[in-house]
Amino acid sequence: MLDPAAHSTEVAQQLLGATLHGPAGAGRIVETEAYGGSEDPASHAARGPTRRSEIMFGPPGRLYVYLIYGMHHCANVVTGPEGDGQAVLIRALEPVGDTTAMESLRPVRRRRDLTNGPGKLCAALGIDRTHNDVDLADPMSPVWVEERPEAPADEQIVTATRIGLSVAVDTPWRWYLRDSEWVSAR
DNA sequence: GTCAAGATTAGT
DNA sequence: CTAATCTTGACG
Repeated sequence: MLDPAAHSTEVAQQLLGATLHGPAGAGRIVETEAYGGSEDPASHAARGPTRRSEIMFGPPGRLYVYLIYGMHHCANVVTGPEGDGQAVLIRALEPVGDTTAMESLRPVRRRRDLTNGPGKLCAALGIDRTHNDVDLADPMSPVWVEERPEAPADEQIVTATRIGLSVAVDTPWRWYLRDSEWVSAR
């Protein structure tokens, strides 16, 4: 069962198979990355709370959204004990249900480009910084996480290094579902 | 105040 | 491989 108060490395794996709901649609989580607090140099929380990262230091189970490269939003689940600064980045989704709204919000050539990346999935689901700090456990929230009906088999879960970093490049804190067509990178 | 870098993406 | 685009956080 999903326990946001657990360490981000555990929650990252618990989130695989869960469904992320946003204003414009929903998708099954197929790829995640864990970020730690002060012990993780790649984390926004590495140097203590700042105006951007303060949400990471708040209660677990809330949404942390940030803008990267001036144009893409990334969605994270705050995890761990309050004050620690951990979070899990949602990197890829398999679309669930009607994708009409998602596709009109973010037109793509290939269908797989709709949600196979952290910036892409936010654009498709309509998630941005206005959703910062929402309670992900509440189905009434504009953005929330529906717990998975059952855990994926162990052999379906692949452990890998995180993407796009310039530090801590060897830390194997990325997880994805082996058979998913929607994973952002192998 | 100034400035380099960034948990990305689409296009050449 | 590179441009796009702008916020953040470090430094002074």
